[in-house]
Amino acid sequence: MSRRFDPDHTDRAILRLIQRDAALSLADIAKEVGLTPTPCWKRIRKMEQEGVITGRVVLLDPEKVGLGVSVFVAIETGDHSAPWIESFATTVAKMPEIVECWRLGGDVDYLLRVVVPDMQAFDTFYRRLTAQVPALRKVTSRFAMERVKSTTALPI
Amino acid sequence: MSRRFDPDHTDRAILRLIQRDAALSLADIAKEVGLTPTPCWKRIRKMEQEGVITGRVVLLDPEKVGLGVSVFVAIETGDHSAPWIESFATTVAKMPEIVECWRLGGDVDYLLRVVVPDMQAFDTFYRRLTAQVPALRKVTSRFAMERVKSTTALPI
DNA sequence: TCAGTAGTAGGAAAATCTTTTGCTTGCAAG
DNA sequence: CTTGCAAGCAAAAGATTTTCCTACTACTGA
Repeated sequence: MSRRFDPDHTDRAILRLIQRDAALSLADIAKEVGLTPTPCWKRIRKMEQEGVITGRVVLLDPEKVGLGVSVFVAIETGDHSAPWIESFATTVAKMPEIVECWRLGGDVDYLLRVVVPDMQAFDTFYRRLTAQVPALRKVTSRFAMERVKSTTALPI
Repeated sequence: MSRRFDPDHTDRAILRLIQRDAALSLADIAKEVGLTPTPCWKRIRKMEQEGVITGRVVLLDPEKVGLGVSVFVAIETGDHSAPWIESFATTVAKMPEIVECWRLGGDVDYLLRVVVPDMQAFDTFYRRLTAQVPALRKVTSRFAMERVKSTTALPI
């Protein structure tokens, strides 16, 4: 598997477009970047094969589906062993409410974002999490009041 | 604009599928949820019109495009006035490196995730941010060591 | 009670549009 | 030159979208 991919100006233009709207037709993308559909399609396929493009998804409005509460959970663990780290990752993978989980450097070991319908559901989640994960030293939950910005588009 | 949408079992099944892979054809989605393409398409179109589905996007591998560094920036502000909040939101919207920005309740006022190529680029960003935003009381940057989990799929 | 009817959801087939393939051309590096 | 990309064109393959129709449910007013 190749470590890097160096997109040229046209590749970048394509990526910038479809990162924002993947419903655009090849004809539209091609027109925008100054190509015809075929070479444009070949570039996209290549970037899919190389793993630059990891997927196509639809995004939902969390409010509209009753999942308007996001909570950030900062975790400090008392156990930094490889087995603990591995089992924590497995637990995280299995909990669909956890939409993001980052291992950080510094005082906080992990930062999670948890998506739930309401505070009560968060409490239920919280109990489940703390019951399942051993050796938690400190867990700090912060509720999101407002999603000021949230994009999947990387600054390419 | 309707505040909520209550998806039935079939709607949810469709959403679960296309939240993970929006490249599936209608025929495949329909087969999976036990419908034919037409009613399936009508449901998807309705959810798009109602704003449940906010968009279709392509996801990129940050490493592959040289944007492998994510930094979480926790901000405490000294100014909680409406004009400050508004101008901060405008600044955030204009900086493409900031991919997420949440206003929180509690000790930390804002939490950002910033995506950059390397530490040096983060430093450049950091200087720009602190120069542009007034009244910052405390800014704490935490570097992500590992993306344990990151999904756009809501737990529906 | 019981037609009549409006609203909702599903389906088949046709029309339209997009994607994909195969082939050709042009250009630049060796 | 000639070899190797990258682009383009045109046609085939495939997907989406539309149209039209049926079944079912719930409500309406003799």
